[in-house]
Amino acid sequence: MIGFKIIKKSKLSKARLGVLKTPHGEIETPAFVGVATQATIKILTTEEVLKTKTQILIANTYHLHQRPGEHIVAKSGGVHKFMNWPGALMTDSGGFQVFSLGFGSDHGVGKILKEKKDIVVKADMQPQKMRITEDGVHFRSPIDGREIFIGPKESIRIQEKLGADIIFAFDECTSPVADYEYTKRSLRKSHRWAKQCLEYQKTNQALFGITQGGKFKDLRIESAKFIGSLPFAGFGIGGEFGNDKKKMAAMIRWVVRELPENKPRHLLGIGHPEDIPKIIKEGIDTFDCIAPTHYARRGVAFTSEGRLDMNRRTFLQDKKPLDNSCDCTTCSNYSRSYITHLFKAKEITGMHLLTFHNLYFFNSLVAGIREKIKKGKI
RNA sequence: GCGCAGGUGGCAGAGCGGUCAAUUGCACCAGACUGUAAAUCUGGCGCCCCACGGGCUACGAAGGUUCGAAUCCUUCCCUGCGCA
Repeated sequence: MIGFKIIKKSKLSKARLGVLKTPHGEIETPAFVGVATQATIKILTTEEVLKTKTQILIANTYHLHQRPGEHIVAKSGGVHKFMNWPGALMTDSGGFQVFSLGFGSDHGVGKILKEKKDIVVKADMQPQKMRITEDGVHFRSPIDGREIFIGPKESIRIQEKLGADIIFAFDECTSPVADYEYTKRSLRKSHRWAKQCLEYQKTNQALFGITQGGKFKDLRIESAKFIGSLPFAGFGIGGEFGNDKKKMAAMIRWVVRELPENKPRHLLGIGHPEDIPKIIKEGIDTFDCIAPTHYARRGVAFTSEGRLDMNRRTFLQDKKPLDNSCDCTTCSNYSRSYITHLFKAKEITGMHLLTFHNLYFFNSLVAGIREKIKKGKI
């Protein structure tokens, strides 16, 4: 089980400083959660990940169920031992894949809409590659095409075998192009599944419920009230955030207000650098985002100057580190020129150096915010 | 010196009488990526302009044939291979 202690509440915002105690160590919150979907931070060894100031990782139920299978992981003694990660771990429930492999893939959209789409997901519609029923989701494996059914029970069973410290209830992340009726029906289903997850769970892992409701205020509030009233160890805030990122903070506010004060809140899948201060000010304790790792493989460095695309030829002439104000091993030892050369030459070391830096940068950014909360500046 | 093959946009390499400012790949430029099926995707890429249209200069060089040529002919220059 976990314990959560709030050390300080900001007087300027909803931000709070806390300690999340897990069987694998204490996490200072607010904290960034590194995304290790396939039980790896792509390109880094776990020993390296530890050096990026990463405190906690999130792996994925759907992916690990499909490959290598949770029994393989269980035979190694759980994900921690399997991947040699001594720190805290979460597993996502597979609920996001209902969206990302479903309507998200069908319509080419993410959980924040970037451009206007004509498509609308209406009640009773089904994604092309899966079937969502009242009991769960029939996925079609992108690896070998076989059908994989995951419902609340299956998700919990898998997550129990994986053995992370914190697990999530199975839900459906709805699409930003879903209409009110679809989102409402989906919400009710996710709520029912949430209760079932609580009933099915046998281990003493910390089970977090996930609130949904999309961009609709009444649904967001309804979901937060309902999920918040259940005996979860903590809460995830899931779902889509419409087409205007500026409204994200307000949407989080609708939800956080309804959640129990003394339990941890995890914002699922959000956290570009510009979002981080905003979500923390809304009372988010932990959050995960693929940005630092995903963008690193595209050659993008996150720095105090903003994003730098290391594929750009001009950086070949630049002998400065990625970020002058960063003391990670990448910035201490390597130049922009060298990293750009590595990307030009398609040498994986470039991705390695960027992945390391980006994670370190995100963790440092959050550490800086913790410091500001401590000093009463945020 | 003779014979054969060939010279196309930054590079590689299509095209072989009109639909070609010229397929495609690389490079280059710009953009995207937020609970990771993705080390990916999208757009641009001769010059100029009152730019979902128009003008100019282009396929080694110079001539020629033709209504019309990167595409056919002649000469020249250059490259590779073979023979001397």
